[in-house]
Amino acid sequence: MVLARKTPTIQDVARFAKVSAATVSRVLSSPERVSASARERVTEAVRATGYTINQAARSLRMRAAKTILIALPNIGNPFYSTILDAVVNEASSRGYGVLVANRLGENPTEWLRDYFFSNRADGLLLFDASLDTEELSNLPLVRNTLPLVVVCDELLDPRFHTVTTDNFEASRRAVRHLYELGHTRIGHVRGRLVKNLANQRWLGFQAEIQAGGGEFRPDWIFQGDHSMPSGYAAGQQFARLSDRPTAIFASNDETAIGFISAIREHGLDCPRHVSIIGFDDIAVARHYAPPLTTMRQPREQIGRVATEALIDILEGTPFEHDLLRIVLNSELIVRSSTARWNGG
Amino acid sequence: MVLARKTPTIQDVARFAKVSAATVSRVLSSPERVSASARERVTEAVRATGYTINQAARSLRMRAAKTILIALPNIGNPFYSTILDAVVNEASSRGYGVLVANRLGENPTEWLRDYFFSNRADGLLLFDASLDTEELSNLPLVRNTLPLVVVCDELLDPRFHTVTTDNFEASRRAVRHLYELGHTRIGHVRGRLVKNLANQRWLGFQAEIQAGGGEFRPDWIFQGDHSMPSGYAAGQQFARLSDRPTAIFASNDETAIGFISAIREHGLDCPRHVSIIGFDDIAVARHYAPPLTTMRQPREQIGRVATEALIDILEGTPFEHDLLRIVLNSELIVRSSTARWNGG
DNA sequence: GAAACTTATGCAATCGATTGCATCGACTCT
DNA sequence: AGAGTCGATGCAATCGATTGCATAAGTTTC
Repeated sequence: MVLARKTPTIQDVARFAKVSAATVSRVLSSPERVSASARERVTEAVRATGYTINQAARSLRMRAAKTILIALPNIGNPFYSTILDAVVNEASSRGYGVLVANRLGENPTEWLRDYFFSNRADGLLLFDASLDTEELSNLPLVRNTLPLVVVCDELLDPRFHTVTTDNFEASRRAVRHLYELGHTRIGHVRGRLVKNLANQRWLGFQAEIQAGGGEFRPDWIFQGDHSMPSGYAAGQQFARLSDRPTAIFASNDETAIGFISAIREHGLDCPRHVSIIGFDDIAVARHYAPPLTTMRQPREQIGRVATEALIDILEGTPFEHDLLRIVLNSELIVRSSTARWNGG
Repeated sequence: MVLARKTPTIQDVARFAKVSAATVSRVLSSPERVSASARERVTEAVRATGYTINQAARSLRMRAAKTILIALPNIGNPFYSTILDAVVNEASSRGYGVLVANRLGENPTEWLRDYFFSNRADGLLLFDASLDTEELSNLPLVRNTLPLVVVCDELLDPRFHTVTTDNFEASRRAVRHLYELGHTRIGHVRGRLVKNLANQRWLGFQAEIQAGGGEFRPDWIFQGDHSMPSGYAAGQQFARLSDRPTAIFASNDETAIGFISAIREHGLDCPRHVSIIGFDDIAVARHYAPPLTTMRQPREQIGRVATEALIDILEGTPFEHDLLRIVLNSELIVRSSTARWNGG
């Protein structure tokens, strides 16, 4: 029942090493400015006392929390969880902690403001661009050198740093893949268009349909929201159609999976009755039945690059960085959910 | 190009409201101790200045960061991401931030020690019990009133608070379900036994096999690690078996999915050639082909209850709480990956 | 051998919020 | 009217690390 002794402070270390707290601090942050003998004694003292820096004190003095905030629309989505993984790894390798915010509630701007000004986080990775950007950019902090990187979901607002993938081009590539397999009757399950990401995919779909000379049929466009249930609903609608497309470009894998599971209940098979291509290449995609053809997003890379960028911005000299605009490429992964169409 | 003005401090608010900083502080934490007129002026001043509390300063003074740390073995796993979701929601509704640690590296104990003593986090939700508990419990902080709750993965060490599900019983229930469908030849894909959670499921499997008078065959036990690829490997092994079981209890859904996708490549079908039951009920389970029969863990509840417990411990009087030992129940969800066995 | 310089280290102020103690005024009670 | 009580508020110390400035000791140069 020993009571935990008080955690040692820098003063304790100083006393132990018979130097001043200032010297200890210097040993820790810039060892080359301290004599070898003092350095040695301090190092030993740190070991002996089990000293760990008090981040709260450090944050207060330095006005930096060594923490970044990641705001996600939905952690539950496996797409984001892989990215989160990469972000956490990259951040912690650079000595940063990662605070998670999920589904910013009623008043997202207020919320973010609190996090920043309250000195809990130094920078923000924003994956949820369905925010009022006008309001956002009015925050005093968010001005020229904004510690904010918008990831994946691109804001149209040009004032923010962004890391995205080539949603538009990748979507065209997806549709082209269907053309290449002989499909001409192609449908689409959209995401919610308030998300620019979903909008880009939708525009890419339309552009390629037009370019390929395919048929554009409004009744072959299904509205989803990137969730499995919404894909399922779309699949049911599809099954009830009298005149069906032979291929579907689903705005993401979860939608594709929901879709396939729905049509299967209606006795329809993928890819025999309809080819389906998804987007993201989430982990289940290759183990689904059928294994999903999809546009793979470099998720690990997205997380890593965005985090690197944010920390660079945080640690670099203000105004040194121009507006960051990184676009990563997606890759077509052909599996078995799409197949050649032989005239039905 | 206006430079962001300095963020207002409690002193600024005090000056504005013509009171002392102490009074402002009191208005914010215990308004009833302040006169109505002062309270009003302060509230107005807060609004006018746009004041937000500086958490770093508060943490320093209060020795509490209003932050909890969640240590996961693998965020990428959708099972954990749902729990994380619940944890973040519950925590933020009680004013706590959530710091994420993933796959504690080389020296997990060191790592955790740093987080605690450094005052970055007040408490820990530990989902990864493959730690050296001996070492862990030697940390000065981790003594009687440990701000630590072990979740899901139960440590055998009885000194820690835990929130778990009934892995043993649920596994027996899963196997019983297979018996009820007429199966007598039942195999198992294990998780790594260093995890007590996996071990419990394995023990439950064995217990029920014994109780049900089924056949216990070592060659029907496959070693996995709760990942899809490991399930896939197990499935391949299964397919090569000359004398196969007619049903498999997979230690989690990801394993089950990998397994099914592998046997399908070998021309085997689930549930026609083999029934498979998983564990967890992750989101894809119901949309998989076939929809997965599984033991559903109350994931949202797990996350919420564990977080509640941890924060209660943090905010309650020390020593008030006895050792916490919460066990939640899993539920059998019957879908189509298991079917009646008609004598093969 | 003294001036000029360099290097190592300590002193003390600072970051912003909280809180025990002291003070002050208003009110009550005898 | 004087003593005692109570509520509201301010003063000032405190939490622990950092850093500009000052000082002391040691080194170089003419």
